[in-house]
Amino acid sequence: MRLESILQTNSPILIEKKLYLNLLVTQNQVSELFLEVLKRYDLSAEQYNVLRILRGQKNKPATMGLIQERMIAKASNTTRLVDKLIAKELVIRNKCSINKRTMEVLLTEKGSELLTQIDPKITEIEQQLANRLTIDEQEKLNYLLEKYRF
Amino acid sequence: MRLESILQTNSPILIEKKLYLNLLVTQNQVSELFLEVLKRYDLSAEQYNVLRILRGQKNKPATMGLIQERMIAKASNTTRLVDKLIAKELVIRNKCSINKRTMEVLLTEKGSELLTQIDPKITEIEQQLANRLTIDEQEKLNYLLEKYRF
DNA sequence: GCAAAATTATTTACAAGTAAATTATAAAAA
DNA sequence: TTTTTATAATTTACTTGTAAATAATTTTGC
Repeated sequence: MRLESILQTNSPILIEKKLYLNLLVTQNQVSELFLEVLKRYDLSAEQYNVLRILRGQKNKPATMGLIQERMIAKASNTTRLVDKLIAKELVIRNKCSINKRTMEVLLTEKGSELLTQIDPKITEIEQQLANRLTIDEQEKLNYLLEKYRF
Repeated sequence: MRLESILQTNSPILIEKKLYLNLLVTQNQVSELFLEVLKRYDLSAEQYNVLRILRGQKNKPATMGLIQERMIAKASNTTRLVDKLIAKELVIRNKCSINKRTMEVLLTEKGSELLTQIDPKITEIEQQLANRLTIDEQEKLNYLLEKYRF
């Protein structure tokens, strides 16, 4: 849908304003597709994000600080987030014996299996979305997004 | 910053995945710039959004439903949102006499003046961002975003 | 006209974002 | 060594997003 119809306005929108609004609208709309999948597994986007960060660690424990730092969106209340993942037995958390200020957070087998289950569904959506563009357009969009945010 | 450095990974990311991640990262990063401005006026992004919707109504009252429908991001708790704007005397809300189920929400003079104050600062950021791209690129990015979200 | 269904908004409950205060531990300075 | 400072995580308080339940009012079908 064009931006003007979404915002339901007749007045034309300046191209500079349109850029940001389009970014916002697109991100929101596309995120919903992913959330639909995650909801079926009772995960929030951020919980899923944390699980993927832990998988990226390949059995190396992650501290709370590392998790916070790697979260894409603004850092949430990481302790609370991890608490919920522990309650679901998807991760474990232990005090680090070398530096007792830090924690060691690790993906459990159950967490790893859950990710394996979700992966293909996420990939499918990513591909469906990407397929709306040609390869050239995909590369151009990535380039322009990076340039736009600087 | 390139995506790989932001996510702090060495493994290359598939272009389809990159599209969505870039969208997410860019939207988050750029939103912060706007939030910085709004915070100075003690407004959240959604509160600002509601005020702009009301301004777009040009003194025609808006129902709660209309506000909800026009909000860019997913609809928040509109009643609570409007309550807060009323507390700040930026809008008023009255029961509609024709259809008593609906409400008539209107921007106050104070609300209108606040928007007038904020406008140039928002426009400035929009322009700074847009200026990172050529006109052609701006149009292309708008086009690609619309095409990507379908 | 009246009961049932639909619409509009509010309320409630919980999840998550955000920032500041607090606690525990480690590192640095005196 | 002792004190001070810095770091890591947690806790707390508040705001906002989200969905479901509830209440008020209007519309529809009989």
